[in-house]
Amino acid sequence: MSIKAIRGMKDVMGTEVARWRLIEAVARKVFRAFGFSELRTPILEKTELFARSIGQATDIVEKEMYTFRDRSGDSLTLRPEATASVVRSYLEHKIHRRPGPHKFFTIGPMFRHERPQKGRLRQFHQLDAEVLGDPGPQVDAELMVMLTQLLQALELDNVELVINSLGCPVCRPDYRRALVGFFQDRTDQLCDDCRRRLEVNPLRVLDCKSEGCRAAAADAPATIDYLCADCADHYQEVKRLLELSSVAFREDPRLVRGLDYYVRTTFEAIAGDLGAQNAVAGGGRYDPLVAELGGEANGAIGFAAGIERLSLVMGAEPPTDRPELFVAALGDQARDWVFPLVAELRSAGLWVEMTSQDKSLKAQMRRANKLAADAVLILGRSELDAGRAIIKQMADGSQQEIELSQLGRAVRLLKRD
RNA sequence: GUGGCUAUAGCUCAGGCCGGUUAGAGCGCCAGGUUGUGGCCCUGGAGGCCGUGGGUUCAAGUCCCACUAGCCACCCCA
Repeated sequence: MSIKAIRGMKDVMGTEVARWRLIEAVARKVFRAFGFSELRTPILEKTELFARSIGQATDIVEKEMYTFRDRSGDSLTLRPEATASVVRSYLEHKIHRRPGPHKFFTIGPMFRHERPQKGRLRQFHQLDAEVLGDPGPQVDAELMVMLTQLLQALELDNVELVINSLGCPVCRPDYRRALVGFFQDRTDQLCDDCRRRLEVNPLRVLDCKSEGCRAAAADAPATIDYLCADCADHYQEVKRLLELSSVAFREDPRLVRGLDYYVRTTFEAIAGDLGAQNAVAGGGRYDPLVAELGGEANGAIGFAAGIERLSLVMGAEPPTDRPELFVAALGDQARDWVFPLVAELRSAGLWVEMTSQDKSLKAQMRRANKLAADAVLILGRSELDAGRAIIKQMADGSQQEIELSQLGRAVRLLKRD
């Protein structure tokens, strides 16, 4: 084997595909109930879109994007996340001119050039939901209710919804000043990275995992204590609605997000048994992004959930499928007799299996058993001569003889559903 | 990008420290044990460039180096 899949990119196959399909089916059902419509955007976008939206100083843009020049010299990037594309599409098609709010979901691959590990791949897949055109707190709550329902339907136990408010352009500068002031008195306790972060993005110091930084941050000022009146009201209302809907959540004043465009409500769903990459879903409000990309800032919020990570921790099991019928034909004559019948049954929607080689009946029975077929149709020399075939129920081993002329009708009854 | 561990049959893994005939097991696969009947059991069989490349040695799956990939952690995030 010389050519292999490239690093961090995996073939999804077998039972894993069944799990993905279940996740997607459940997600579509939940999204539908909340009025989200599907949007499929291209995987490639102009690099500028992500540079402007995600934030020039973020790790994603600085070192994780798959960026290259195409044949006409344009700088293109494989999307590292979905939000920017959804907003781009929303503005490009002037959807904001239509009555809103507008609710979209999209499902597909994202690309980030990171070092792979558990729950982290270079091509990974997300379920993404976005609401555009509504600045109010009710959507925030609705979105989290939706996420909660999704996680429940997939039977993720040991997940926790964590929420916070990051403030807005009005109050965040005050908070930022307070935070920098606080840490400046204890830079000796911070790790090297955090000393750098203090300059670039002081909020990130809060979720550093190193021991010293955690200790130093223990009494750090919290964003929620510095919220302006509008942000505080917004946050209170979100929490009130969550409580009204009995959605369990934990407030974490340290929850900050890695992308620059977030304001006010932010949230993450944390899975207990996922190791270091423990966020199965994350999102928040990003009102300023729409304006940044040239539209009117009239409210935007969304979240993304990682399909690979959901699959790792969900309790729900996909149903296993199996053939309704296995055809054991013995000899060329019998095979030719059933061949058109098999095609006809398949056209009626039954899953019918049949071996292509001339194998012993025993071998064919073993195969039927392996496939967990409901029934086996046995047809050989003596059945053809007698004008009757045998149908054996695999569950209890019972057999019955059926007139060849009645076979099609009899076998059709095997169809499930 | 950094560090640690790992790479042997389709799968899960022994063998490695202490180099030496034909590299093993379980599961899976194929066949037989019924003349035309699955699961359990028994017997037999197929299947390995021991990740790739280089080095040490009379001799390398085993020791050394590099590379690649995987896992775990850092980082980052879904």
